[in-house]
Amino acid sequence: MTSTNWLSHDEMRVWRAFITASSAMGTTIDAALRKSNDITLDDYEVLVHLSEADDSRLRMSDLSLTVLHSRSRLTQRIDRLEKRGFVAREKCDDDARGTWAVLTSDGQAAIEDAAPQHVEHVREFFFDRIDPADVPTLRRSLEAVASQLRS
Amino acid sequence: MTSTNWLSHDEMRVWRAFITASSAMGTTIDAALRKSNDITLDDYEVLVHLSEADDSRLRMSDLSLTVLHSRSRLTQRIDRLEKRGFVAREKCDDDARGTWAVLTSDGQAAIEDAAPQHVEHVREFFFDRIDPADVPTLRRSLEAVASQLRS
DNA sequence: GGGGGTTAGTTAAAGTTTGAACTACTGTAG
DNA sequence: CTACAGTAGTTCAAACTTTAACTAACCCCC
Repeated sequence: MTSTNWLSHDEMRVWRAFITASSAMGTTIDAALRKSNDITLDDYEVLVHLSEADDSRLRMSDLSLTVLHSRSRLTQRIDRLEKRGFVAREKCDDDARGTWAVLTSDGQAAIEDAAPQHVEHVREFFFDRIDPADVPTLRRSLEAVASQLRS
Repeated sequence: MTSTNWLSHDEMRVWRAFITASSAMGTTIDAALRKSNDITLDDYEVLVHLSEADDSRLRMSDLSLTVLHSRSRLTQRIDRLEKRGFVAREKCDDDARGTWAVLTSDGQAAIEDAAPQHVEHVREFFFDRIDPADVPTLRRSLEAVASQLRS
């Protein structure tokens, strides 16, 4: 039973700002994207990762790791994207258990439509508030924090 | 119709790391807190803000602003915390529409139990990954991003 | 002092996420 | 070859969030 190593005042402020920023940024960017392109931020992330993948397709489980969705959450997100015609499912040849999530041309179009708006939102709510000189430091810290968690 | 000012490579990495870090940090810290103290991170935030308030109480609407919950989301969170005996509701004297959310002694105890564990989690998953020299920069950036959004 | 617009908080329904259970397949060890 | 542990993906119910509608009270201005 060792005594607690409490956060310093500065650490506390960082941590609180991080909590607030993540929650607020998520909802703000999401709302903006819904409004401009009728798509959620989670949808957008899924479509982006598909569009960057070889042959515009990823295995469900790989996709679930990259977007940090649980397997069932991803299943249901892909259900919705499939209904809208942005993604299609295809069986895997080499593993009969597997499913590819494949970006359709409508999905490709949707993401190309959304990208410019989305970038504007990200600039407006994120980069415009930050000193460009701080970007490298920020990158280092955030990547260090993010990378540990892919497990 | 101006052409898009796309993100630079570095900006893209920062933004992605931010998205990943916020989502992963939230779920990781939340899971750790559930496990160690059977409380969610959202519960914790509510209890902390109450414990720091004058007379351990806040109006529902003020609380909803500080924890960034919608009004109905807060109503239901307080319902759950009230069932567990951590919070009580009291009518306002000076505004018959209003309700105080008041921290009970059980709630106070719960947060005192949880705090040391929570701080350890925050150190383990956040501060231990970050260069202490970067903390001031991080604070500046995150606060700038967070502060805009209280609106 | 009685409308009309606003604010506080709750409720109910629809939508989303979680978590456990389930089916089907793979891969390996005996 | 076959048994068995592990992996891929889905399904279902319970928990949670969102959204819109609702009640009640405030404010204020004529």
